[in-house]
Amino acid sequence: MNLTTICFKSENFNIKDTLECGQVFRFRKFKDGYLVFSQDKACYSYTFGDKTYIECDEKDKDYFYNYFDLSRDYSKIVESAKNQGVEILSLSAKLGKGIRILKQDVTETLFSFIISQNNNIPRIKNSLEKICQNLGENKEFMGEVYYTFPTNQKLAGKPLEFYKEMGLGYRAVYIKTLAQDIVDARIDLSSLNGLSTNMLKNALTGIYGVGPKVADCVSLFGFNRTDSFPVDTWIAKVYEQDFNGTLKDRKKMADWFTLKFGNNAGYFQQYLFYYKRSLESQTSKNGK
DNA sequence: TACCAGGTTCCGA
DNA sequence: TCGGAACATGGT
Repeated sequence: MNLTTICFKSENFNIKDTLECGQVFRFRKFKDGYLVFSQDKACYSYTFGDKTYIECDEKDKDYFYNYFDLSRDYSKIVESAKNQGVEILSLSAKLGKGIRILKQDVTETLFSFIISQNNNIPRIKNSLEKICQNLGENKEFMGEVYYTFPTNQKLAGKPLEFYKEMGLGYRAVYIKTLAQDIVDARIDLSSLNGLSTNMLKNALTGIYGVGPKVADCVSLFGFNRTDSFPVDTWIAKVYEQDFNGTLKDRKKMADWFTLKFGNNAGYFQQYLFYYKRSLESQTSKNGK
């Protein structure tokens, strides 16, 4: 393996914020930063001073350049967030200015966010890691063992019981069904690329176990549709407490935010989500 | 020990 | 079409 390094200004690319803001689950702390896994690939990334570095195999350089969305100017997005006249959004953008919306693999994103429903992030990470350990390919990167994301064939080959053993609970049947449907060509994710965002979300919610929230996440993190605005429990709190919203239906909240923020909705959503969760963990540490 | 977590499905009215 | 229970289980 020939290692190569990508070096990028850290002003709008902080690796901790980008990974720990809840958009991705396959990474772990390593040395001064993180090992990040996507499909069958791995990289090591760390932020030091005014630079963020990505070390990876030379042949994966373009992949991770795209994965971290490095061709986009995030300073404009952050500025726009600060200039909306909404205090919490301004504060959120200040905290999350180092976040980049990752361009993740569609299949991996779909499986991940089906598992995420009514679940907590540490457990989502554990379940995915266990599935990769059991069904993925064993590889090595920088002396560390890791497992690739399994193929659809591998996923479809396991019985329902296996997924329950992975700790998926009632979500096991969704995962089992999806894997089987992909292998049997009843679902073709690659055919969805050309659809409008609304059509895409319609198609995604047609999948068993995928509702509006998961469809929004897959649309945003997998298809890079930044006019998507996933509304979960945290964002619903933000809507009620900080935007003084009156709508009760989360799908309507999502539409309201998308109408308000347009193609920046997805970025702003991520800033808000990260900020609200950080605030909560801060207050719980203080014994409140 | 309860309550909660990046929700969705299913069922009855 | 709509409200609400049921769903599994680890984290805190």
